[in-house]
Amino acid sequence: MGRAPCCDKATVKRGPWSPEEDAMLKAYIEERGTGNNWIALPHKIGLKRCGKSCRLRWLNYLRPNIKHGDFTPEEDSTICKLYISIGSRWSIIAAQLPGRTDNDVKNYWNTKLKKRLLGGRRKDRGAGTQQHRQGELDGANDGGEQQPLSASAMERIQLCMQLQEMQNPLSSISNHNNPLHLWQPSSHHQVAATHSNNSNNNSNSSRSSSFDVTVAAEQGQSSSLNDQNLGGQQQMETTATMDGLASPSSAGNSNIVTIEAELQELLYSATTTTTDSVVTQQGGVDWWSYEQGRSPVNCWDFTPETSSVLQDYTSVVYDM
DNA sequence: AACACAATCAACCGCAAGAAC
DNA sequence: TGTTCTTGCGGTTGATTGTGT
Repeated sequence: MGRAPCCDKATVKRGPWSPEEDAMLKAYIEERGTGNNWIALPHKIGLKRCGKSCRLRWLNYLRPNIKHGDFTPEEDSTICKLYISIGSRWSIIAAQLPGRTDNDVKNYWNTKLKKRLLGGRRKDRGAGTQQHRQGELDGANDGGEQQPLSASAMERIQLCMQLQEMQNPLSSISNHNNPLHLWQPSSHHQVAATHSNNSNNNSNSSRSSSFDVTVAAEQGQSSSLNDQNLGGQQQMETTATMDGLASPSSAGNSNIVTIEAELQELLYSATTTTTDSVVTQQGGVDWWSYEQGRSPVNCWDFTPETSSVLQDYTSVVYDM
């Protein structure tokens, strides 16, 4: 027995929004607000649209202060930093970029940033069309005299992405998109994974760090994960579990463990050498330290290692 | 000029979480 | 306490636009 659809697809209009529809939605919300009920909103306005569609249209396009157009180098840098650290948590990443939406950031990463970063490094992967496409990217990237990412930087990004790709057939083990999720064994996540045994590969079970991007963007300020956004209990739980990382073997898959070990080595070795710096850390990068009173984003005292990744990244992207 | 292919991005989908009842 | 409803999220799709041949 499936879940009831949120609206009647036979009677609801789909596809691109017309200027008239945009105007109606915008005028109504600006005058009366959403009424905290997106489902009822289209009926009130007289739009033949699904409530979810209205919400998406408002958040991604009609909302005030939405920024369209090219991303700045600073924004690129922020996206890259956050992706390397927390993975595809687009709403969180977007919240750090006033005026940008998660959809925008996601599209931008998938269509541009990712290719800029990895385009020239994956010749041995795939076949057929994929290889053909990659070859074109390789050509684009290898042709110039651009400075490559340092091995460490590239490796980290690639491993993160590789790990993400491998998560797909293993959703029952880890269906969280955070590349580092495998050794992020909070009970919260374990429970979530259990609940999603029947979910498809795309599901994202963890909402432990969700927060109100809409409010943040509408306020025109950077948001953070704080006690309001992350329940106190969850926060303590996360902090506690991060004190003792689970054994990688708990993931139960040798392939995952192999990559995990590589990542562990990269991230948690006492001394990490890059082409740019030697980094000594106490226990490695504390990716998920949700300390009391500090948001995981705001507490982003980027390590020198991360900075080196970014320096590499920036030089590659903007020297092109 | 016509076609094929690639890139982009708005919109959709399905899921989980949490609120409401 | 269990069920239903709504919201928010990330992944994916597909129409449109751009580019190369």
